[in-house]
Amino acid sequence: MPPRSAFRGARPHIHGGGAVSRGPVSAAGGSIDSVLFHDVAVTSAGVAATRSRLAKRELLAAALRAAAHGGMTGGDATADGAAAGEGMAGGAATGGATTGGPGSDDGRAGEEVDVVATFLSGRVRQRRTGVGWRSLTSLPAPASAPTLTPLDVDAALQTMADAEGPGSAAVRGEAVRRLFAAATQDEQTFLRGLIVGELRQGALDSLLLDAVAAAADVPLAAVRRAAMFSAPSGPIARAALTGGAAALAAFRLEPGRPVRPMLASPAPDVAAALAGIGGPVAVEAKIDGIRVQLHKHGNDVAVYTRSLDDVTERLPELVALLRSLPVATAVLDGEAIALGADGRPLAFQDTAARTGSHDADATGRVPLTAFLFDALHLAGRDLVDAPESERFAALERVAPPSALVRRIVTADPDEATAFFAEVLASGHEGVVVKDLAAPYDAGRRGGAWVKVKPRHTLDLVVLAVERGSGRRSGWLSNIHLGARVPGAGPDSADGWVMLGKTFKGMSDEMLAWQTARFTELADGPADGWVVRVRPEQVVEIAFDGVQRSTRYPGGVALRFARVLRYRDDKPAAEADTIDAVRAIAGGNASGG
DNA sequence: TTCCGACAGTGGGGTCGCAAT
DNA sequence: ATTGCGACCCCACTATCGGAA
Repeated sequence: MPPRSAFRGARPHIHGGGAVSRGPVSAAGGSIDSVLFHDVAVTSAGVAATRSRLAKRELLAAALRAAAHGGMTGGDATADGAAAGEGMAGGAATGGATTGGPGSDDGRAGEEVDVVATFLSGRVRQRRTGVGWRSLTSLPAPASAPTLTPLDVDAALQTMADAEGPGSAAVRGEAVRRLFAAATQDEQTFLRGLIVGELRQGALDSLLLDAVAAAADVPLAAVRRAAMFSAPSGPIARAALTGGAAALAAFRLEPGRPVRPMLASPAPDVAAALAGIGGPVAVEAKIDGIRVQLHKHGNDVAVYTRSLDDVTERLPELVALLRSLPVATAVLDGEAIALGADGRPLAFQDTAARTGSHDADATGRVPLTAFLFDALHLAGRDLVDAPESERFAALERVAPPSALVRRIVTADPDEATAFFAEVLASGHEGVVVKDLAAPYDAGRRGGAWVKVKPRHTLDLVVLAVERGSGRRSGWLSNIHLGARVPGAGPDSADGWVMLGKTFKGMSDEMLAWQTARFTELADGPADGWVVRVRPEQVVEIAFDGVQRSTRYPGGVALRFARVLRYRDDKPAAEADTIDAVRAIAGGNASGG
C-alpha cells in the first residue's frame, strides 16, 4: 500500500483492510493458500523463546516469506488492486504520494505481507482501536482449531477502530468477543499482546526490518533507507517482498510524507558529549516542548509529531510560520513550546495540554513558539544525506531568526559548558550536541546527536514496592518514593508523602538485594501486588525536575525518577524533606 | 440534562542486559 | 570494547463513552 499523503485536501485514504469485504471472523472464506493467523502467533512464540537475535530474525523472515508466497499462489486479488489505486491520493498537490512502490499488482499477497509484518513488529495497523487492557479482562473460551487469517484479524481490528459515537462501546465489545471466540488459546495470547502493545517477544520494528531484508534478500541498508520515509513498516515489508530493491527505492523523501525523526542519545555532561563526537560540534539549546516536523509543498502544509501523528489543525502558529517561508517546498524539524509573556518556557505540562487540545480557545490562550533546528528538504533539494552543518546553514537562509534554536559551534568543552549554563539560565532544558558532519539518520538513536540535561538528586524513603513482570517476574521492582514531613506522624514522629514511583536504574544485583530487603521490611501481607514496607530504607534518586501533580497528596511529583543507589549510611530520619522538594520546584521554570 | 469516573491513547522519558559486531 | 535494541515501567494530559446524579 502506498504511504498516504496526509496533506489537507488530499483525497481520503481508502484503507486497504476495509476493502476486504468479508466479515471479521469469517475465516472459512480465506484462501486455502493463505497463511493462518495461527502461524503468525506460533512464529511470535518462537521468537520469544530464543534470545538469539539471529534466530529471531530467521523465524521472522520465514513467516514473511510464507505470507508472500502463500498469498501469491492463491491468486485471489479481490478488490485490493482497486484499493491500492484509490490510495494514490493527492494528485498534483503532492505528486509523490504514489511512490510506495509498484505495489498495485501484489494484491492479496501484498496486503497479507503488510499485515503479517505489522503484527510481527508488535503492532496493529490501526492507530487506535479503542480497546485496551481493561476491555480484554473477560474473554470467551478459545476456539479449538485455528481458522483465522491475518486479514480476518486486521478486519476485526478495523471494525473496532471504526466504531464511534453512542453505542460504539457495544460494537467494539462485540467485535472483541467474536474475534477472540474464533481464536485458539495461542492466538488469544498473541492477540492480547498486540492489542495492549506488550508483545514482549524481544523483537520490535528494528528486528522486523532486519528480517525483511533477509526474507526479500535485499541489503539491510536499502530496507532501512526506505523505512526512513514510511512511518509504518508493513508497507516496507510489502514492497521488499513483492517488488524487491526496486520497489524499496520508491520510498523517498517527499514533502507531505512524514519522516521518522532522528533521535539523540544521552550523555552525563557536556564534556563527555564532546569527547564522544570529537572535533568541532554544534551545541544547541534543548527545548522541553513537543517535537514537530513541518512540511510545505506550495499551498499544502502539514505538521507532524514525533510519532508522525498529523497535528496540523491544532498548531496554527506553525502553519502560519510555514506559509511565511520564502520557499515552495520544505521539510523542517524542530520543537514547539509554550512560552510565558516574559519569553521563558512554561512547564512542559502547559505545552502538552495546549498541543493535545482541539479546543480553539486553548489555542488562543497559550500560544506556541517554534524552534527549528534542521532541514531535510528545501526548495526542491533533499538534504537528509547532507552534513548537519550544511542542513542548518540551509535552514538559516529561509527561517526567520526568531524561529531558530539558539546554537553555537565549538570544539572547546569550556565554551560548550558555558553555553549549557547560559541555556539553563534562560529556562530551557539542556543542550543537544551534534556532529557537524553527520547526515540525518532518520529513526535511529545514534551517537551523532547527544543530549545533556542537568540532574537533581534527593535521598528519599521507600514506602512500598510492586511486583515486577516480564524479566523482572519474581522480583520486587517498582518502588514508591516518599519525602519526609517532619513531625507529621503520630506522636510528632516524621511522616511521609509520596512523590511517585520508579523502576529505573536497577541492576539485577540491586533487584535481588531489594527483593530480600523489602520482604524483610514488609509491613503487612507480602504477597499482594503492592507490598507496603516500613519507611526505613533510604534511596538516592536522580530526576529531571519537579512537576505539579493532582495524583499525589503533596501536589508534586518527580519527573523521570531513577535509582542511583541504596543508602545504608543514612537513616530515614535524615532523608530529604518535602520542603526541599518544593524548593526545587520553585527554583525551576516549571514552578508555576 | 449535566456531571463524573473509567478507559484509551497521546506527549515527555532513563537505564539495564544482552547479542552481535 | 562498543553499539543497538528491547524491556522495564513512570508522569501529566485530553477525549470519549456511558452511567449516575
